[in-house]
Amino acid sequence: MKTVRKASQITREKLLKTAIDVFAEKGFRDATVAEISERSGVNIAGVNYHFGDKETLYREAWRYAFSESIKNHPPDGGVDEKASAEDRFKGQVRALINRISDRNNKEFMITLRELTNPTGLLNEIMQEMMIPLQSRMHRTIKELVGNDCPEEVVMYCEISVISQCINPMVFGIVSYEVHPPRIKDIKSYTEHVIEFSLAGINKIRDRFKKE
Amino acid sequence: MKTVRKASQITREKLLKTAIDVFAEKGFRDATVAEISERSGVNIAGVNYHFGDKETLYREAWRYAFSESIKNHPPDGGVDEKASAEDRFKGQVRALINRISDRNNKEFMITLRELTNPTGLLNEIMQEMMIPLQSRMHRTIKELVGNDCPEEVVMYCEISVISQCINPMVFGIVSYEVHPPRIKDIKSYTEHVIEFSLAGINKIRDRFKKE
Amino acid sequence: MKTVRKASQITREKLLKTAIDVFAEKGFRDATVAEISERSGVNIAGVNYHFGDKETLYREAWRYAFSESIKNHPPDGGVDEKASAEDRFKGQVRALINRISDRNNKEFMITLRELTNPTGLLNEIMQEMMIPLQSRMHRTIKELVGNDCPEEVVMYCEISVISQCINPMVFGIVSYEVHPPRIKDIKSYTEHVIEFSLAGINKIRDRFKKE
Amino acid sequence: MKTVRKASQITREKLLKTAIDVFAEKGFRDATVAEISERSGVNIAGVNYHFGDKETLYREAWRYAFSESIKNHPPDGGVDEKASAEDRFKGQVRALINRISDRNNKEFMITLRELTNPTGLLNEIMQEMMIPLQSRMHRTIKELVGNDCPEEVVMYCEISVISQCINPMVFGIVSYEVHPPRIKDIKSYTEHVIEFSLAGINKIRDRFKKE
DNA sequence: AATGAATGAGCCTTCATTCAT
DNA sequence: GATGAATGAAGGCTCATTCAT
Repeated sequence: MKTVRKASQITREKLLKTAIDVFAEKGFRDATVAEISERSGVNIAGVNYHFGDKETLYREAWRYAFSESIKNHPPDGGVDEKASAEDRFKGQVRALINRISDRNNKEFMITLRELTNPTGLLNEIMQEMMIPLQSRMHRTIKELVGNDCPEEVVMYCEISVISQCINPMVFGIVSYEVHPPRIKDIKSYTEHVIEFSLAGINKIRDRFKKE
Repeated sequence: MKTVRKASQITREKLLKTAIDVFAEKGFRDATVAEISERSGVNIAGVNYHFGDKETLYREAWRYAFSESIKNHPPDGGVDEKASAEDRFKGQVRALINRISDRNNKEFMITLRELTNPTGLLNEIMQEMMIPLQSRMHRTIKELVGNDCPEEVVMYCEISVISQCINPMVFGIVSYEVHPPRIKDIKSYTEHVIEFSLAGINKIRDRFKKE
Repeated sequence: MKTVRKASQITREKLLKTAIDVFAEKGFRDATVAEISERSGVNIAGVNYHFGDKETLYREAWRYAFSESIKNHPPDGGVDEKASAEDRFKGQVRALINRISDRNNKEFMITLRELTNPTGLLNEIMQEMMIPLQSRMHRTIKELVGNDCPEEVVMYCEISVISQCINPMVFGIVSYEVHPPRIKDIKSYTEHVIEFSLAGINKIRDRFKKE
Repeated sequence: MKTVRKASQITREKLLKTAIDVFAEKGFRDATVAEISERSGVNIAGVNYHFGDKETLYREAWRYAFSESIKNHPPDGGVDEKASAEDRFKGQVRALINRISDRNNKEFMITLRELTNPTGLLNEIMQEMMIPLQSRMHRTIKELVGNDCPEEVVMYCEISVISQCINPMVFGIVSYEVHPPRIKDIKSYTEHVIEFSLAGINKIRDRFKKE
């Protein structure tokens, strides 16, 4: 069953894995082909040989990192599809925070750098890969907030939740020195987000029920 | 009353303003002194003459942009210090979101780039300038959530609120193409954040009162 | 027996040899990488590729030039170690003057520039390479001047001799236009130095014997 | 009698004195107009205003330094013209070594740098100023060595003597780290040079008398 | 298939000089 | 007479890419 790996495949993978590390550490521009070549032990010409150019290597690296990241943290958080909306919500929040706060998850750092220092190179891939994740969360929140709630407000809730999941990592991982509020215990923060968000969601559901 | 501006002051300011734009558009590394020089109409050696080097120009540009940003959006949102905690909270949230979503606020874009692609050059200035903002919000939330709430949880609430204010702009401004959930009406989103957050805060205050 | 030279070796050597010429002609600061690159026919980035930077190229150039110089003029002047002190002295003086006055010896010009316009870059290498030469001369003079002569005076004699060997070249080679007294026949000057110095040395040896 | 000094004269002199220091410390190329301007407290445009360009400033600085140097150390060493040749010789050697080893004598450092890293800018002035010094020594040595000695050999002796006076300072002042033999007591070295040289001179005089 | 060597374009910086006042 | 401001030319270095084997 297992595919036979040619030497060239191995070299390619070495490059890819090193590229993920370097891009995560330094971003696209500050990462140099020379460093990726050195740290991977692959000749510098290998990058262009295997990937054509630095930009393609970047795209492939992100794609690879993203797959690994999702593989390690299934987005449903292990909660069955048939479980209650609230339980599924909890599962997804936990999965998202865990995935993002996982220090081995280089994908998030690259994504973050890309979002704030966009090269534009990942636009398409990111859209393609992230939409499924997002719509899953969207559906769940829609259930929680009720059908009377207008689509725009559902979206606002979605943003509120995702923001809480993501933002702390921006400051927590990347430059915790600057922004003091730092999370020490990721688990308790996760439960806080769930409690805080469910309260917010319920408040909004109630408003639209009354009306 | 208007201060007399020497020629050098004018050139300096031209450089500074152009630098803000270019750094905001491209980040420190991708911005080139040559482009700043060209777009400002100042000779390339002028950067060195007025600021010494690119790094100093970067720091000065951020400092300038930040001051302007705060000047245009006072952090209390125009709410009196003696107003109720809830009203002050609303004022601060509105001020923060307005400040950050202001398309003229290049400071936020530079800050964002700096947070995820740190050059380290702004660490000290940012810390110095941002701590006051943050502690103001912290104090207000502490009031709202009550004294029985442990410090760590206050911080979680603070993170929840700030995340909702900041994060959407990261996706909304910088790379709105990538991430679909986009805010069209910033005012209604602001009110949503206030409602959502106050619900969350109240829930938590109640939990600690009961206990 | 001849070693096979790779293409890279040839380029490296071209750079090195041109660098020696240019550094000798202009000194470290006034020499430009661009000129070395042009005159050697190697791309300007080649300097960085092969040597890392201008400073390293400078060090390597000096080391290379020094080796060549010593290879062409063995410091003992071809006199056997077991010969009389006087004969060894003569051999060393002849070797030193010949080596220094050799118009192909670019090393001396670089050394001279370095001594008076120190970059500090050669300190270690020069010390390492020159100490053996110097102690050989020191030992010989010590023999000639006798054991009763205090160490300090031996050193003075050493300085007297070396000065006569070196100094004329400073004026003779580098800027002979300025200082009229110019040596036309290096051989007869060499014999003069030997006669003059041996007379001085003998005088001093006699003084310490008498006492 | 005293000339009235205009403000411009004072500025000029400040520049000149600072220039001497800076050129002595760094040589023509490494010295920057900016540094001379800063250290002298004179506006950077003043250099070009008063001297036209850096090269002229360099020439003027050397000329000034040389005059001061000669003023402080009369070349005859205070020995009367009618004294014996030997005494006059001693006076001149002492004067030369004292002048050169005087740490305030910036002129020698500039001269040295110029000799080894020639800009060519001082050629004419140096020749003009130094010839008198040199012919004085030449005449004295000629007397000592006798009329039977051919002119070429007189010149060799002159070189031998001057070398001993000058060379130690090259190594002693500029980069004593590299070349170990260092003179601690300048007076005893001076007497050594006299003894050593007179012995050499006498030896040569005798040879030509015999013949 | 893979690599060591080489390259050209571009960047930041320095500095003597000049301009306008 | 003097100066603060500005400039253009040049230098060292970096780096993604390509060449030749």
